Amino acid sequence: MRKFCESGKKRWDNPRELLLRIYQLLYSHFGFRHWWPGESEFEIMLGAILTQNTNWKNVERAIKNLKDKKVFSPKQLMTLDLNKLEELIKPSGYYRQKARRIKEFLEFFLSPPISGSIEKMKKIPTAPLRRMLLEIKGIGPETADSILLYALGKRVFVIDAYTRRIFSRLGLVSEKESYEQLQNFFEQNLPKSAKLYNDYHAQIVELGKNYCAKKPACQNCPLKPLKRCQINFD
DNA sequence: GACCAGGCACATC
DNA sequence: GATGTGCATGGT
Repeated sequence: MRKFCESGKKRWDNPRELLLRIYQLLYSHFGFRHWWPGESEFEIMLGAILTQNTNWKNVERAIKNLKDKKVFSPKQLMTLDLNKLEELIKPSGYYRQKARRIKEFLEFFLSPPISGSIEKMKKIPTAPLRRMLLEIKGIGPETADSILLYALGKRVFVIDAYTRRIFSRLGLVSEKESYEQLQNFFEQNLPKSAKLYNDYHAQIVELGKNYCAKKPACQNCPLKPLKRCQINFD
């Protein structure tokens, strides 16, 4: 299924080596990404819902609205009128769906066993916590994993549209692999480190935004040293 | 005006 | 299991 690449005379017949080489190239180009932008764990969790299929700038506007109105705490948001919440998060798009998703998440977050405590949430083992998050309507695998990794520091690799697009263009995975298959590919071939998973995904997003949109702008792509991969760098 | 953005749920076959 | 569709704002 997978083909591995050559870079100059170096043959990357080992996915572990190649994944690290890719990270190295991205890190040298973009620098450490310091993800996730957000002042608190709760803000990161909210941002994970708001950013679904949405430009981050628009998420920032929505978060700013909530902060300006001083309704940014979990309990304030829980009691906030649904229509009012919709109005405030409007800039992030899909505002009616997202307002409901935020309410659903808050109900989970404020109820036992978490009862609004980040510390209690962190103490729940990753696998059952992930299942709990996925039971919430509006939280799918990427949102759940973003919460686990970026808000709670759990060691899970986040897959998104850029990851699928970039690594299938690299010829490393098929375009249609399931979320879990892609996640396993990274988790089984990278050193088991939450910090690495954190920055690797952030690097992928940066690469995606700048070079690997649906119409790729590959001229100065930092992965160019891997040009003997199946990437089309034209 | 078209295309895109750090997805997800649901319907239908 | 795979494929299609609605959701919606703001930037390029």
